[in-house]
Formats: sequence, C-alpha cells, structure tokens
Amino acid sequence: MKSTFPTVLRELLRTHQAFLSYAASHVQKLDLTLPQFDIIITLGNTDGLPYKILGEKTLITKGTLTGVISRLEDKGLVQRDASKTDGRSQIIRLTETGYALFERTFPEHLLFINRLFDNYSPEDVINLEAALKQLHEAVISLRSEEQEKIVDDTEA
Amino acid sequence: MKSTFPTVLRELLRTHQAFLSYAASHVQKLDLTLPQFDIIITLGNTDGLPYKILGEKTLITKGTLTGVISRLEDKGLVQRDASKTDGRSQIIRLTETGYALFERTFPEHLLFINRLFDNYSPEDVINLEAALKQLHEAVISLRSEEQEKIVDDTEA
DNA sequence: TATTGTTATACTCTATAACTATA
DNA sequence: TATAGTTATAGAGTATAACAATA
Repeated sequence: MKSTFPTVLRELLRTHQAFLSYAASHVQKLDLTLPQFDIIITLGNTDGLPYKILGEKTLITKGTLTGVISRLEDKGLVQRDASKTDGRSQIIRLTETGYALFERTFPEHLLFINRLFDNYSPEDVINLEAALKQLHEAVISLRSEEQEKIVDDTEA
Repeated sequence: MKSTFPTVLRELLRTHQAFLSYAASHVQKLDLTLPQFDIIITLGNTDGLPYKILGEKTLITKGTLTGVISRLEDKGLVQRDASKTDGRSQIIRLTETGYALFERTFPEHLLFINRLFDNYSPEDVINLEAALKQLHEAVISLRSEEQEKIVDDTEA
C-alpha cells in the first residue's frame, strides 16, 4: 500500500509549507495577510512600482491584485498615482505610514525568521544561503519557460 | 530611501513564494487546490489517518479541514470512517480512486518538480536536501515553542 | 488592435466561535 | 470537564472573463 518517493522533494514541500505557516503567524500579528505583506516589502525597496511590475514580482494576477491593493489603500499603507508617461498605467507606492510600517516591521520580521537560525553554525548559514539561491534561480528559470509555453505575453 | 537587509532571508521568502507558485501551477492541472493535494499526498503514505492527526500534519485548522475534506469526498477521492476505538474520532482514507490519483500524479508531480534539479550535480542535491532538512527541523521546533506560548492545547 | 487596470463571478481557504456528541 | 468534529460567519485570495480607457 505504501510507496517510497524521493525524500528531497517531500522535504521541500513540507519545509516550504511549515515555513510559510511560521512566517504567516508573524505577519498576522501585523494585521496583514501574506500577499499584503509581500507587497509592502516589495515596494519597500523601491520608490514605487507600476501596477504591472508589482504583479509580476509578487506573482499576483491582475484581477486579484486590484483587490489586494485596494485593501492596502483602505488601510492607508499604499497609494495609486497615475503614470506620467502612460495614461493607462498606475504607480503604486508606499505612503508615509506604509513606509514607516515597512521600516519597523520588516527588520522585525527578519528577526523573527532569524530565530530559525539560532542553532546554525556560520557554515550552515552559508550552505543554506547557497542552496536557496541556486534553487531560486532554478525556479525562476523554469517558471519563465512555462510561461513562454502558455502565453507570448513576454515582451523581451 | 532604501535599506539593505540580509539577503538570505529575502532569498528565503522569494524562493518559497516562487516555488509554491510553480508547484501550484501543476496541481491546478489536476483540478485540485494545494491544500487538497497536500491531503492526498499526506494520506498516500498511510492507511488512513485520524482527522485530528491529518490536521496537525497539514497545518489546517479543524474548521477549515472539514470543508477541504468534504470537497475531496465530493470528488470521490477520500472517505470518512468512524474510529472503532473512539466514537468521536474519524479516520480519513484515500478511496481507490484517490489512491489511483495519488499513485499516478505524485510521481508526476515529483517529475515536474524534479525538472528544477536538471542542472544540479549530485552534490548540489545532497546539499540542498541537508539544508532543507535542517531548516524544516528548525521550523518545527520553533513552531511548537510558539504554540506552547499561546495555548496549552498540547497534551505531551 | 493590443495593453493597463477594473469589475463581476464563483469558489476555496482562512480563523474564529458556537455547537453536538462522545470520553 | 475536555476532546473530536461540524456548522456558521465573515473576510481574503484565486482564476477567469468581460469591460473601459488609453496606446
């Protein structure tokens, strides 16, 4: 009745899930959802991003993104400004409040996550970092392959 | 306006997100959601699990779990059987159809995910596996700490 | 004609709290 | 009294398709 499958992948799934759940538990305390927090930290490193780019970075599709951004707008954390170069486009930015939240909570969030590494040796951290970076690149490259297969949405 | 933060953690967040989105794209083709698929693969390695245990493994809270399981039941993939030892408890199992789906799609899913590792050397895989396992354990152990802080629900 | 973003729809997940029934 | 699971509620994300305005 049982089958044995590669443990790497099982591990990958479970680790991701457990980690996400752990990260979410902190974000919830900020009265934000994971997608909302994702937008905050994505914007936190820029001076505003076009709606479209924001969707691409956060992997949130446009129909969904409208709602998520509106909720953040309602909370006073982000604002929409019309693009000066393209009448269809909007620039999404953190408000002052939003930026303050980012400045305060992102390091906090990192600290929270950092507790995971309390028992890590410096070497362990280096290994993990390298492994993650490699994996990230693999995911990104495969994902773009997939997308090319599905749409020709990609304008170089 | 910008701040520099540890890249490890940023990497961790982004990698997880990208990976999840990648994995989800495959699962959707099976007409399942991620939580539903998670239940299928969790049950796939057992001969049925008590409702409660299933919730603990998948990190789905009981109220939510009822709905997820019901949807899987509607699809004919799982069934609920009364426990013989505890009148309150239910055992959730894959039906034959469910098991067939598991047998067919899990390896497929793994293959799909395995494509991530096409450019990995055997050594890379070993490193990633070790790094993930370590991380997983760290998450689990921290998560249970958190839970103890919040409730005393844990009966040893 | 193609693209940006919004709106509408329908469904799933989510936490939480109140509830039933067994222990 | 405590535990297992269901039900009810309200909110948020999700994909998808139809739509408006602009390019």
